[in-house]
Amino acid sequence: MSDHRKPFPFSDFEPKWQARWETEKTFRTPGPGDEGFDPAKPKYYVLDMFPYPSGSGLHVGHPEGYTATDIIGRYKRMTGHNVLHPMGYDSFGLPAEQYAIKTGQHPAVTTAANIKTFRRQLKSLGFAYDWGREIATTDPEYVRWTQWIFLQIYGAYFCEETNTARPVSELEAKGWTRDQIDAVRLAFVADTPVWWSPDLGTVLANEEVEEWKGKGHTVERRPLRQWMLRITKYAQRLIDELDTLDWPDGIKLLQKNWIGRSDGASVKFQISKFKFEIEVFTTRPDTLFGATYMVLAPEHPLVPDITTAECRAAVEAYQKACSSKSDMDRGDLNKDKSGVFTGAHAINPVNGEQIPIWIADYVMMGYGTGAIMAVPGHDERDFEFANKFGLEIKQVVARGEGILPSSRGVTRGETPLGLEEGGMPTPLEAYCAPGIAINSGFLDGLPTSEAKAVMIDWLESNHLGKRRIQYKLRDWLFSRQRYWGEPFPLVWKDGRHQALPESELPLLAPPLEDYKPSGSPEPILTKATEWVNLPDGTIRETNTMPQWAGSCWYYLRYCDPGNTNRFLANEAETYWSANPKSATGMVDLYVGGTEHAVLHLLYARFWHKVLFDLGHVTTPEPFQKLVNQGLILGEDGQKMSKSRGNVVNPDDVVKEYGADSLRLYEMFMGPLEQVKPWQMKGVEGVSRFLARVWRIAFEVDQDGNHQFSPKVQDVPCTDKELLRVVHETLKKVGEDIEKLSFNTAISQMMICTNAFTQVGVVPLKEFIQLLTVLNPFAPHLTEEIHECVAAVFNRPAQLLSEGQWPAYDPEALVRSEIELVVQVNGKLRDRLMVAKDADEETVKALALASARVKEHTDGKTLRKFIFVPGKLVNLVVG
RNA sequence: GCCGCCGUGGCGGAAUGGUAGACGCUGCGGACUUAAAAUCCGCUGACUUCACGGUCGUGGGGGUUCGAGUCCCCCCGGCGGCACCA
Repeated sequence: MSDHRKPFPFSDFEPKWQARWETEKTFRTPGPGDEGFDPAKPKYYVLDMFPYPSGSGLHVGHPEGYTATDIIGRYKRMTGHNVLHPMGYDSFGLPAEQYAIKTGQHPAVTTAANIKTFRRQLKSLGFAYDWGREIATTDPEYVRWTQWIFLQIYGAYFCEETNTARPVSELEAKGWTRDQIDAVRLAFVADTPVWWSPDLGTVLANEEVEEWKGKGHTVERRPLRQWMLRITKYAQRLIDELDTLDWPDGIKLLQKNWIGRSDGASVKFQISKFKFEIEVFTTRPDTLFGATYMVLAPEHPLVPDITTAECRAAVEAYQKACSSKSDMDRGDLNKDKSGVFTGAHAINPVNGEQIPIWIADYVMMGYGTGAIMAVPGHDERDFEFANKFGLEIKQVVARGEGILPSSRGVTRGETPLGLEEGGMPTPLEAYCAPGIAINSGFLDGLPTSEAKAVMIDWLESNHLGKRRIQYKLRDWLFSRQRYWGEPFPLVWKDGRHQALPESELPLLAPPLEDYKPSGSPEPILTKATEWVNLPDGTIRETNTMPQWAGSCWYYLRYCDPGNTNRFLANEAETYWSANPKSATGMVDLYVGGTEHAVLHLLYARFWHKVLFDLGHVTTPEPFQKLVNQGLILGEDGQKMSKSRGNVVNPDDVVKEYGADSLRLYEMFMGPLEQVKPWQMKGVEGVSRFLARVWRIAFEVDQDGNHQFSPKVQDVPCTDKELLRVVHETLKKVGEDIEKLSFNTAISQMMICTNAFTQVGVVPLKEFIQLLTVLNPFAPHLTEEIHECVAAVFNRPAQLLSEGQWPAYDPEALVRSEIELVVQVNGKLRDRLMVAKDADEETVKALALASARVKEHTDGKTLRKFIFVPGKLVNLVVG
C-alpha cells in the first residue's frame, strides 16, 4: 500500500496550502483595537479543550473534536461571523515532572519539545486556528495572570447578603481584624485530612487518587495544612445556573449530583451527663421519633470527651484501625459495617429517650456535622448496623396509599407490615420510601413531606434545630507540593500570609537541580532556600497550584493573548462575550471529552463566577453550549492503549491518506457524541470519495498525471435533476453543520459527487458550490481544485475559505411529480407517481384503481382513508 | 445498590410517528486490461418463489395509533459515572 500511486496528490498540495494560510495569516481573527476589526460583524467563539502536551504526541481522539470545531468555525466565517477559534497547551502537570525525574531533563525543556510536536501535528491537519493567539499555561506571561486571578480570589470573600464575592477591602473598611478577614477569604489555609503520595511528593485531589494509584504510586491519608478555595459558597449558583446553559442533560446531572444538594434539618441532641450537645444533619426530620441511637464519625472531635472509661480502650483501638484503614479500598469497607459503643448516651429531644452513642466509619467527618441520628427502621445503612449490633429498631413511618407493597415497614419482633399473618417475625428491610407517620406523637397521620415541615417548625420554635441545606461538594484542595506548577504569589510574615504586589508577578519557580520527592510533605520549593527566604525576613509560600488553575481561564486569555496590562482588556471581553439575551455563557460552543464533566468544567465555572462578581467579566458563565465528543476505540472495539497495541497514530494516517481524509473520516464515522471504533477501511472509503471529487475536475492517467477535465464548462446547468441534487446538498450540509450532524452532511456530499460523476457536462457554478460546502471538511483539496478552476476560467482567485456560504434556491428543490406510497392497513402495497400538489380526491381515485391495492381490498369495505400530502395514503379496510 | 447513556444487516451507521437499512465499508458479478491494481457499472437483511411477488424483521414482552426503530409500561443485555453523603 505504502508505495502505490496516491489517488490525488495530497502530499504536494496539503503542505502548500498550510504554508499559504500561515504566511497570509488567512485565519487571523481581529479583535477590538486590531487592524481590520469590524465591530459590526457578529462574533462566534468556538473552543476546543486544549491538550496536555504529553510525550506521545497527538492521539486520533484529539482531531475528532478539533475537526468538528474547525468545520463549525470555517462555516461561521463563511456565513459572515468574526470567528474566534484558538488553540493552546495545558502544559503544567505532574507527568512532565515525573519525566524530568527519570531523564534529568528540566520539565521546561521537555514541555517545549512536546509543544513543538503537538503544534506540528495540529498544523499538518489544516485547522483554521488563529495561531497568533496560541498560548501555553507555562508561559511566564500566562503564569503572571493566573497568579493575578488567584490574588483576586484571595482578596475576596463571599458576601451572604448579595450571594456574591466581594473584595475583602470592604471588610477592612468596616474594621474587621486580619484574623477575621483571613477566616472568610475565598482562598484560605486549613488543616484537613488529604491524600498524600510520598513517592510523588504531593497531595492529590480526591479525584486524582485512583489515577495515580493505578500507575503504582502509593497514596495515604494525612492531615496537612493546605490551601483551599471556597467553592462550596457557590454550590447553589453552580446548580441553579446550569439551567441557563446548552449542555447535554447527562453532564448537567453529573454536576448536580456532584454538588449534591440535600434538604433537611440540623437537630441538637443533649449528651447525657455532659453539658454540651451534638448536632446532626438529617434529611428525614420526620423520623426523629424513630432515632434509636447516634453515630459519630471516628474522627469526631467530641469522641474523646464522651467516651467512658470502660469503653475507652475499644474506642481508641477502633479509631486507630480506621485511620490506617482509610488507605484501603473503600469497596471493602462498604461490605461490612463496623463500629464501637462509646458508653455515652444522647437524649432524643423529641421524646427524651436515652439513646446510645456509637462511633462507626460509615459516618464521615467531612459531610454534615460528622454525626448522625440513626433511624434503623427507615434507613438501610442504619438498619444494617442496628441488626449487626442488636440495636433497637422502631417503625415510625407506615406505608401510605399508593406505596408499593414490596417496600415493607418493619418493627423488630413484630410482623412486618404488608406480610400475611404468620409471616416472618423479624424485620427484612428498612422502609425508606415516603409514607404516613406513626408512633410519632404530634406527627402521627401526616404524610412524610408534611411531617418533615411540621417537625422542622417544631425544632425551630423550640430552638432544638433548624432547616438546613447540605451539599456534598467540598472546598477545593488547591495546593500541591510539586515543582511544575504556578507558585502561589504569597509570602509569610510573622506567621501571616500576604499577597505579593502585582508588580512582582509573574513569580516563577527557581531553577532546581533535583525534583525528587523527599518523602516528607514539605513542598519541593522549600529546597530553594535562597528563593524562599527573602532579605527582609519574609518567607515565600512554597506550595504550587494544581494543573486545573491554568485551564480555569485559558478561554479568557485567548480573547486578548498579548495584553501586558491586564489578563483581558475590557473591550475585548465585552466584544467576545456579546451574546443574545437568553445566553449566559461567553463561549458559543465548547467541544471536548466527558472526562471533564465535573472537574475542569466545575472549576472553570467557579473561577468565572468569582471574576463576574468582582466585575472582571460580563457573563455569569464561561461556556454556553457544550458538546462531548465520543471516544474513538481501536479497531478491535477496545479502548486504544499502548499495551493493547491498537493505537492509531494520526501522523501515519496523514502520510498514507492525507489530512483531508483523516478529517473527513473522523467526521463520517458516526455521530460526534457517540463512542465508535476505528476502521482503516473506512478511511480508504472517504479517501476514495475525495478522489472522486478530484476526478470531477481532473482526468487522471495511468501514471497519475492529471489534467483539467474538459467536462467542466462554464455553462448554465440545464440538468434539472443535477441542479436539484446540488441545491439539496447546499441546504442539507448547512443545516447539518448547524446541528453538528457531520456524518449525514458528508453522505449528502457523496450523493452530490456521484451525481456529478455521472453527467457529461459539469456546470462550473454548481461544481464550485459543491467545493465551497465541502471546504470546511476538506479544506486543502477544495482550495487546490478551486485554484486550478479559477485559473482555467480566468476567475478571481479568492480563497474558498474567505468566500460566502452559498444559499440554496428553493425553486431548484421542487419536483413536479412525486412518488406517493400506498398502504393498505399500514402495509406498503404500491407506489404511484402523482403531481406534487395532487389533492385527496385525485389520489384516492388513483389508489383505489391500483391493481395491487385491489388485491388486498377486494371484498372488504374501506373504513378509513388516511392522506398525508406529498407522502403516502393508507387505506384502512376490514 | 443508585443515576445516566445505548441496543437497527457481515461492519460503521441513516430514518420531523408515515416506503426501515440513506451514505460508506465488506462480499459477489460484470466492463476496461495480455494480466493485475486502480477506475466504472450492477447486486448485496432473512426466509420463500422460475418469476411477478409474498412472509418475517430495528434486544424481548405488552400497550397507544389508521400507522411505532421512533411514544408509554415491564423485562433482558452492554457501556459510563457515583458509591455508606445520613
